[in-house]
Amino acid sequence: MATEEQQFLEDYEPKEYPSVALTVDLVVFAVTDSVLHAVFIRRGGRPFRGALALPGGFVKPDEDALHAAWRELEEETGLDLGRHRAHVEQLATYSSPERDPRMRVVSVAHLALLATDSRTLPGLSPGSDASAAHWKPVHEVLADEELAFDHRDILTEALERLAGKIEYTLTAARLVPEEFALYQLRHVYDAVWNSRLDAGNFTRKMTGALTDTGRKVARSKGAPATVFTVKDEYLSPPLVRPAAGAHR
Amino acid sequence: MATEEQQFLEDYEPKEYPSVALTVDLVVFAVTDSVLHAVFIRRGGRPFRGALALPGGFVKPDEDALHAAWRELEEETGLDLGRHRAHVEQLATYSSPERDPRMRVVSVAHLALLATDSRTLPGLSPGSDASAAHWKPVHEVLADEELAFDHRDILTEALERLAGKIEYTLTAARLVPEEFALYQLRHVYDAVWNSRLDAGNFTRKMTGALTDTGRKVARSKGAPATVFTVKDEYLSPPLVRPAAGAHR
DNA sequence: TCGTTTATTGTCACTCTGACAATAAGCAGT
DNA sequence: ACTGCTTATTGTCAGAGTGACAATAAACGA
Repeated sequence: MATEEQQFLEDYEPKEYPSVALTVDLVVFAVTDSVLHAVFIRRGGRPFRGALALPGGFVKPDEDALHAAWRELEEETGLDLGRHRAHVEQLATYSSPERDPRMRVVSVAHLALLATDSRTLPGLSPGSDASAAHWKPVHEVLADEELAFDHRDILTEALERLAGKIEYTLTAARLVPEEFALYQLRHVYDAVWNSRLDAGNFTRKMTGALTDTGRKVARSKGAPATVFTVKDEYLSPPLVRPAAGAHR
Repeated sequence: MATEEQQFLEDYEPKEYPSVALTVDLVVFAVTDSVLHAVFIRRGGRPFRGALALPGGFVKPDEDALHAAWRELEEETGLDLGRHRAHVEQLATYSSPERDPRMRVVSVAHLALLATDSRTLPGLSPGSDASAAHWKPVHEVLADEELAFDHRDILTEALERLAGKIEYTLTAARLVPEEFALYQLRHVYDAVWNSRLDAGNFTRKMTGALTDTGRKVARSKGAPATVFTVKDEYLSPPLVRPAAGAHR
């Protein structure tokens, strides 16, 4: 039967079917000093000249969307992924026929999370494909900037997805080194939720899902913090995002 | 500038780019007698002749994926959507180059929820496009049947998405008439989670997000149940899915 | 050594939870 | 009409989890 099936496939002639160009778009997040940043590219050409856009590119014939997302992440940001902790997952697919005025382009949006030491953003190589990839604070961009195509929708959805997902998973730890102190993780939550969580309660609720390495790390001021490692993938019970305006 | 932009678009010549065929696949869920069902089509042609497949079809040049999903839902199941309460949302996009052995096909999977009276499944018109669309219990199919292409992955992801989403939203009410009794909603949770929730606790936790219509409806046996309507979109606090094996 | 800063632990009143009991309200058969 | 059965809804209760905040411990710099 296998040979019969092979014969069928060799004889198969694709019929008429509508075809589209397939791209990936990337929302690349990283956190410094409790502020959530994302990678943007200032558009040089039309349409949307001068507006900010998300990095992205075409999916090649022999790769799937996730693979294309990793490749574009490396090409457009110039990041050495052998050295950087990174996480990429699919967000959603944008397929409105009018989303690119030039032609029919369907884009699979992805969420990428880069680990930082909480102080410096991963360096974006200037010699890369992208004319001018750079980090910008997400909340400021959403408030002030014009974004090309439907990239504002994509960015908003990415932020909401991340904000929701860290409630019941340890995805926030993807934005922090493999070994980290609780204040680093808490700053990620504060950056994403735009909140100011109570340190004591955060410790109580988070430690159950973490492994204590036994080591401590000193900050410039104050008591040294314990170094942890992720133990569980899920948070149970979940952490709930405080309502809009944090208290103090 | 608008005219200049128009001129640019008129002169624009699409360059070389890889192109793919874009389809939608549908996971159509409905609940009867506390059992979760989905629509399947028995494949007549190759490849995967004889296996079960999910309904779906090509996205046309002038529509987006969500529109195509609604259209295919109507065409392949023969459902009159003017009469049926239905909800459709995007699930994820499957783009492995080998997922269809005939050619490069990228599919945007969708989750569709059809409301039922908890006793009968929506009728699938036999005169429709699909050779033999029919309802099958989801858990049985996952246990016993061969599924074409990557449709097992899609079905699994759809189930997990639904199971997770009803924890913190009232999405379960999409599988039930606009006005419903609590036992109907509870049966949806039982069907999706494969659980047997306590009726008293379910009432306590759910009523806060519902509106009491003041009316009651009698079942064949037992006390009449209050008729409710959905008030909130989100459940707070969320309902948590009991661990694997339910108690009784 | 003192004052400042920060991590971690403790406290407390309050809420929410699951398990299960009690009550109320229908139906079917006698 | 009464009995028994079934189901919806409300109640009970001990235990777990919560936010706000206080107390303790452990650095660092002057």
